[in-house]
Amino acid sequence: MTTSRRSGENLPKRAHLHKIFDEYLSQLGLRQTRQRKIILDAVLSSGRHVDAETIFNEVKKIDASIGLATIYRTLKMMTDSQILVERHFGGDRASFEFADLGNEHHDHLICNQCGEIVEFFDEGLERYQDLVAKNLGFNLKNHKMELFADCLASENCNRKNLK
Amino acid sequence: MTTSRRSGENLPKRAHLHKIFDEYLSQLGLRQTRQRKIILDAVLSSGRHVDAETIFNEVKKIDASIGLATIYRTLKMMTDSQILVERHFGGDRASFEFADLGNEHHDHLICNQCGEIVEFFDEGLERYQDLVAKNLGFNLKNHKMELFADCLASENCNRKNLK
DNA sequence: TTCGCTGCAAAGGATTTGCATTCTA
DNA sequence: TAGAATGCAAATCCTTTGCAGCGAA
Repeated sequence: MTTSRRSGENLPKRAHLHKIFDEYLSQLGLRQTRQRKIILDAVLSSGRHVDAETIFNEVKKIDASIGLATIYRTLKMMTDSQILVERHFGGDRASFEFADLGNEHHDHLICNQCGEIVEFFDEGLERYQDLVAKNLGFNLKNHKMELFADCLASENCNRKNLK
Repeated sequence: MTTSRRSGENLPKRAHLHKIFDEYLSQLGLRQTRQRKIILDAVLSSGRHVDAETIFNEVKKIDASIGLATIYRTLKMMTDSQILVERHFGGDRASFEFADLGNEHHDHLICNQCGEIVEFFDEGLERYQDLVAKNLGFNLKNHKMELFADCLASENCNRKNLK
């Protein structure tokens, strides 16, 4: 059985993530600042997969004085605090997404037409990967898998979001 | 059934690749040069997964006057000519490997201990991925999969190559 | 004698870091 | 008030490009 989630669906609760991040900060004797709140809000309202530039642009609307360096520093901090995970889909630009808080790991399917990213999890596939690694003489620890595909029916594809 | 190949095994024949590359060059009216020969030789003797820096160091032993820019230009050219494929394992540095000349696609398993890269192909796994994509409403075109694992028995791991 | 090639240095793009200043706790 | 955080600019890292001279065909 395959479970999936498309971009923007099922976002973790705003308050919950603010709480986790705040707790992380105080545990380490770090400070809650205006820019950290703004950046987290920007991440929260920017969909599941964002990069530093996107957040920067979003943040500038609220406070134009915030610098790109702070975005990077804060994104890294959020990654350390486990609320975000860093990905490298393209090769150059890093992409961030919410960690699966207490939830399952997932993989990604990227639509060749519109670039939509569908997150999915398939237990059988996971087991199969485990088996293959064992056959090769290894003990699988984790993996990265991205499927690149065309949609079968146009409703599945949000190419309409493109211009 | 899983087939696999470890770094350095089963290298394509030197003469064969030189021929393919030379033909590619003349087809496009490009020139065979001393540095292109040297760089291809360096790639050929550097194992299956190499980066620009590695090739640069190898090449310098033969001709210290060759510049890094030429390495990049030539590597790109070899990628265009289909004898190499560019990969992005880490995220920053690009890695190149020989294309599967008329052969099958493969995935990678990377050893957490020594960084060894094992190439493998498993038809069942491929079919399973296809199925998962279909379930999500997509037609799988290609994919990227990397397994990160620990070796089960020390003989499988070439950590002895590390210092 | 052409152009394609090359080395070098400068340019790029993403991300990080040094530093003086500002601000949270 | 101490020390963390910020903004800015400079610095990195990998890779690409511009350019004037070099060299295959």
